Parts: sequence; structure tokens; C-alpha cells
Amino acid sequence: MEHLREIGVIARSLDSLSNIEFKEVDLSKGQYLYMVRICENPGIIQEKLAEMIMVDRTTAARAIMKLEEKGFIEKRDDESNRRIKKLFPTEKGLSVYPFIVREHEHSNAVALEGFSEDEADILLRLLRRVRKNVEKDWEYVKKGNKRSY
Amino acid sequence: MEHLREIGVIARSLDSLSNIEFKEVDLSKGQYLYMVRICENPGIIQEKLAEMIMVDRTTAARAIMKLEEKGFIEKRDDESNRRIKKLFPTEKGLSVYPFIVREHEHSNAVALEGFSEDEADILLRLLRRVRKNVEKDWEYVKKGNKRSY
DNA sequence: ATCTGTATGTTGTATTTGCAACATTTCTAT
DNA sequence: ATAGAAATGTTGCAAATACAACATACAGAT
Repeated sequence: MEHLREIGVIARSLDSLSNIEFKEVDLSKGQYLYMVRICENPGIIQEKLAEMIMVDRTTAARAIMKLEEKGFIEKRDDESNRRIKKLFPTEKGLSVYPFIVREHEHSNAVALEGFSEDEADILLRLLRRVRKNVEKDWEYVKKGNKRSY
Repeated sequence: MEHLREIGVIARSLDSLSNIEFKEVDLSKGQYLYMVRICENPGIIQEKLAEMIMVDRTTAARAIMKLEEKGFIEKRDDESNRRIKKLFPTEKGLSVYPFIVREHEHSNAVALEGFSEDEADILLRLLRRVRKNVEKDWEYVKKGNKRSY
């Protein structure tokens, strides 16, 4: 039970730091999450992005809309599937990417201060497993089902 | 850099599940965080609670206000220090505590599925270290300072 | 060819979140 | 003793968040 709390606290703390620091490049709360992934996965669609970040579809939709309005990304229609809109970074979007990466690298360095390479490695492996475990339940519940326990 | 993303994703996912599930006991988004800690630390003050959870002071203030309005907790003045207000769970608050614990235990079990006890242990230890590393920066920045990197 | 279900996206609305700015009380250093 | 700094709490406002409900397009089965 304590694991979850630690994870929650760490995540809030880092998110809070990121949000403060990314104001400098005109990204408001939460937007860096989407921005960085669109840069790394150009052409990704909204729905998949929301799943990747594990955030509500509608929240993602609005964050992405703002990113488009601000000129960080652009939505392109797909001819073979008229439902989807592919997301691409603009020049402006690409120009903030290195800033985001630098911040993330710094935060990571802070978070892992005092960790040996092995320890950092072990932690990453364990976290990946936790994520995989958790995402099943998330998708299940987000599709409207109810966990029983 | 990947560590942070995994942590963020896991945290959002679990928080999202918790928020959905705690509606059942009339706790709205985020309130479980405060509720559970007030039960475990009766008499804690708002400021310390915000630090413990690593959330903005004003966000905590409002969540706590709502908890009081809904009768889950009660604020008591302190005679020796007129600034602070100590927080205590009411009967109603205490009555939802076991529900929260059960949910957390379930989520933890899901998150750690397939983990040996050793692995779970290692993960917890590593997470605690990460939290300690991160909370320094958080307090620094939350006090209005700017990290340089 | 049509019906039904699912995938994807949007809008309406209520709530939470968080910065900035403030008020009050306590603490610290002179 | 007093001025300034820090701790604690609140309020105003702007923004993000998320549920519900909807719209449209596609996919699969009959």
C-alpha cells in the first residue's frame, strides 16, 4: 500500500516542478505530457495518446486543442480513415522539445541522485512491470467496467 | 528520463481508478488523499498535510474545506498557536477509512502482481529514496526559488 | 445491404487545481 | 521593544480535468 503513496507523491512533485518550469516556453499545466510524445511519435492520434499517458480522452482532447491553437502542433486528416486526426509537431513544437528533454533529464538526475547504475536499472525494470500491471485495470475501468474486490 | 514517465503514468492511472471508486463513498476527486492521511495523523495541520502529499497549499486548503463541509473532518483551533487549525476525522470520516484502505490494498496487489516479496521490497526502498531526493527540489521551488540546470 | 457494435472525436457542465495576492500570527535579530 | 521575515491560512481568478452525452465513421455479422 505504501508503494502507491510513494509513487503518487513523487509523481505530483515532479509534475508540479515541470508545470512551473515549462511556463517559460508557454506550455501550461499538463501540456508538456502531450507535446513530448507527439514529437516522439509524430502521426499519433488523440485516442492512442490518451492511452499512452493514461489520461481521460476528453482531457487529452482539450489539451491537444490548446496545443494546436498555440501553434505547437498540427492536426492532419487521414484519407483512409476519416475519423482520425494525426498529430504532428510544428516547427515551434519541435523547438521546445529540447527544452523539455533537458528538464526531464535534470529531474531524472535529481530523482536518482545517489543511485548506482544497477539500482537505476532495477528500478526502471520494476516500474515497467508495475505500469503493465496497472494499465490493464485502467483500460478496464475506463471502458466503463467496475473492478470487484 | 524514462523512470519519470513510468512513474507519472502509473500515478495517473491509479489516481484515476481511486477517484472513480471513491465516488461511492461521496469523496470527489483528490479528496481521498487528504482523508486517509488525516485519519492516520489526527491533529495534523493543513500546511504539513500539503507538504506530505506534495500538493499546492491552496489546493489542499480547498479540498480540506470541502471535507469539512461534507462532515468528514473537523478543524480545531489550537490555543498555543492561533494561526494553525488542527484536523481531525469525524465519525463519518473514520467510517470511510477502511474502504479507502481496502481499495489501496487492492490497487497495490494489482500493481505488484507477479512480484516476489523481495522485489516488492526493493521497489519500495528505491521509491522512498526517490521521494526523498525529489522533495528537496519540490520544497525549494514551491518556496518560489528557481532550479538551475 | 443493413444492422449493430465499436472507435474516435467533440461539447456541456461541474469540479478541482494552482498561481498571485493578501491577512494574520509568530519568530528572529537587532 | 520593535522591525522585518517567516509560517499559516484564505480569496479571486483563470485554467485544467473529467464525467455524461452526443456525433460520426468504420467494422463485422447476418
